[in-house]
Amino acid sequence: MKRKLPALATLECFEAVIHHGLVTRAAEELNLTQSAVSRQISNLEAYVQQPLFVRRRKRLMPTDAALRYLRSVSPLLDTLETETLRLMSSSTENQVLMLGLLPTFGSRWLMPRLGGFTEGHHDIQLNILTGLTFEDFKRANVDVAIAYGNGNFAGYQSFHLMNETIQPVISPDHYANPDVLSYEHLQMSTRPSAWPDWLAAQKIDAKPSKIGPTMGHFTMMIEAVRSGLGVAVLPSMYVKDDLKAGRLLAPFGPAVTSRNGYYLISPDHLASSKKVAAFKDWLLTETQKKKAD
Amino acid sequence: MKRKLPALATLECFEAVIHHGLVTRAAEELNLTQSAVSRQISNLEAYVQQPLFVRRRKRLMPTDAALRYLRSVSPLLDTLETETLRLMSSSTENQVLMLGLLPTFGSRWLMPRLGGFTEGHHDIQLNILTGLTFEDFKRANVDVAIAYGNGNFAGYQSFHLMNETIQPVISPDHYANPDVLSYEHLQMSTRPSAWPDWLAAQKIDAKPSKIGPTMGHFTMMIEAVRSGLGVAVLPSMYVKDDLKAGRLLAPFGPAVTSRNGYYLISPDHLASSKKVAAFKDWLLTETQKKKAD
DNA sequence: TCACTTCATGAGTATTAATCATGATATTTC
DNA sequence: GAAATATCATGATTAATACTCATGAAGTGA
Repeated sequence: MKRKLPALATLECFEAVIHHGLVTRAAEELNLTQSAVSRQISNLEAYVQQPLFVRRRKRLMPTDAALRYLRSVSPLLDTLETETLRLMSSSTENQVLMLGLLPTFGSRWLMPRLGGFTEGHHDIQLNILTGLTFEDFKRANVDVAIAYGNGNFAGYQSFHLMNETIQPVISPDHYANPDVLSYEHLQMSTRPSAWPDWLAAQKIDAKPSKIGPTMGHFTMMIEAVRSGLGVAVLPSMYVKDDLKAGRLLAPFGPAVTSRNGYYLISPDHLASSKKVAAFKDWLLTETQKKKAD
Repeated sequence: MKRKLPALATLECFEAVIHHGLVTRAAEELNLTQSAVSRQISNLEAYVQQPLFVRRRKRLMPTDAALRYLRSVSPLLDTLETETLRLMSSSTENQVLMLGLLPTFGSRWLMPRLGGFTEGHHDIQLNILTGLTFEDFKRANVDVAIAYGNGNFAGYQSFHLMNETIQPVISPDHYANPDVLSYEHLQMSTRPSAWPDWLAAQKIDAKPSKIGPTMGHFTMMIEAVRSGLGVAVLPSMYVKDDLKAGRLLAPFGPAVTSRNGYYLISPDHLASSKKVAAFKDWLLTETQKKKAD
């Protein structure tokens, strides 16, 4: 039976725009022009007969309905890709490497570098699955993943890639008081210990005037901070550009190294396979380069 | 992140060809030409780099890998449509009716008639989900469904549409012995009581010489029978054309009315909504027409 | 104020989807 | 067995969708 469905390219543009909060950034990720992505967003809005974004100051803020839709659709696309690549892996012609990635780390750190791997390994077909937790990656049976944690991943071999430093940031338009406790403390669900860790490192043991809402998307949190909702402790890697550009300030104290970091993980029984070893070797080389930067 | 995915139109062609076993039939269902569907199959095979069908006597027999892929992908497409129509239904412009259908009943009975409903109700947008069981429809939260059963669907109002008659059929090329027990009895997983019911109605209480494999797709079963794998007890509605054309024989005895039938069902709390009532009224009228045929 | 960034959109280009026509093969009818 | 019909694959062409380039309006930052 013929279904009523938007094009997959349309859905991927939708997903990327929500993820980046900017059409231009989404276009970069997808290797399309800003114009193509803008049109796809318009196409989807026309198709579903409602606006999916509030246009505000040259940015697109997703509606609640749009976020709900994305939450249900995104895993479907992941699974569809998984199954397609599984089908392909049964053909014996290519090796498929199932790779799990954290969305923001994948977008901002790995994707710009991944061309280096694919160019050197035409025999390895990558299937990239996004997940937020170790549990996500286990459930998806990935061959290898970049996970965030403390290095202990039961049943998996892990290789340390890099630490994460975190720091509280605020919007320049809303910064008035140097006392970090005077602001609302916005929470990241993927970094539950961010605020306690940073405050402990500064030897601050008082409580904030207010605990703010919890969010799971870094980009959304960055937008919330810039809008003046409060202060968030975020990974330096993800706010570096905004700090440099002055869109955010980090006036409360230095970045500290978080208790967790990024690890390459692979199930014990797969860790010595050729494809996993190839990816591991390449990635460890890349992170050494990063350290030398 | 950009994924590796075949086009949705491609997947729908793939699904329809497996379902019908014939490119020409699939094309009719999708309102495309045979040529377009044939190309999409070739496109998909090229994309996944392996044949998905064995070409045999102008027919396409799906490989095991193809069947596995379809089983995982088809519900994803259903859910994607559901979520898309849910998004659309939140726009207050159209009413969306979530309709659950059995695949073969939907294809062969309802789709040819459904234009009558849509033409008379431009304000109601149909979202059609396929399922095999009442549990499937419950899980998908349909507004209304056509289900097969005995009329008892807990928490749902049901309206009897039609009975089902069943009869054993065989390929003319393989018919030699009038004793139905001398053949391998092929089983339908959606009709577990078909053989016992038919044999009981003929007052036959002996066992067959062999129980054959179980299948879930009527079209596939029909093909298996025609290939000489054995005898299957199938709904008369689904073998009527093959019998008329002589592609199948029903030499063992008359069709009997099965203990189950087709019902229109709707959750108690939705059964009096305007859209459900509109569909129910139309469908009951259609089945009265059918009885008058 | 000027330079740069961002999104939306007109016009044009590129790619994919689909149709028509045809041929080869298989099936059905007489 | 011959003729008619059905079926799938494919060349050539057409249609539809996706995408790019260019541009303008509005927003941001120095």
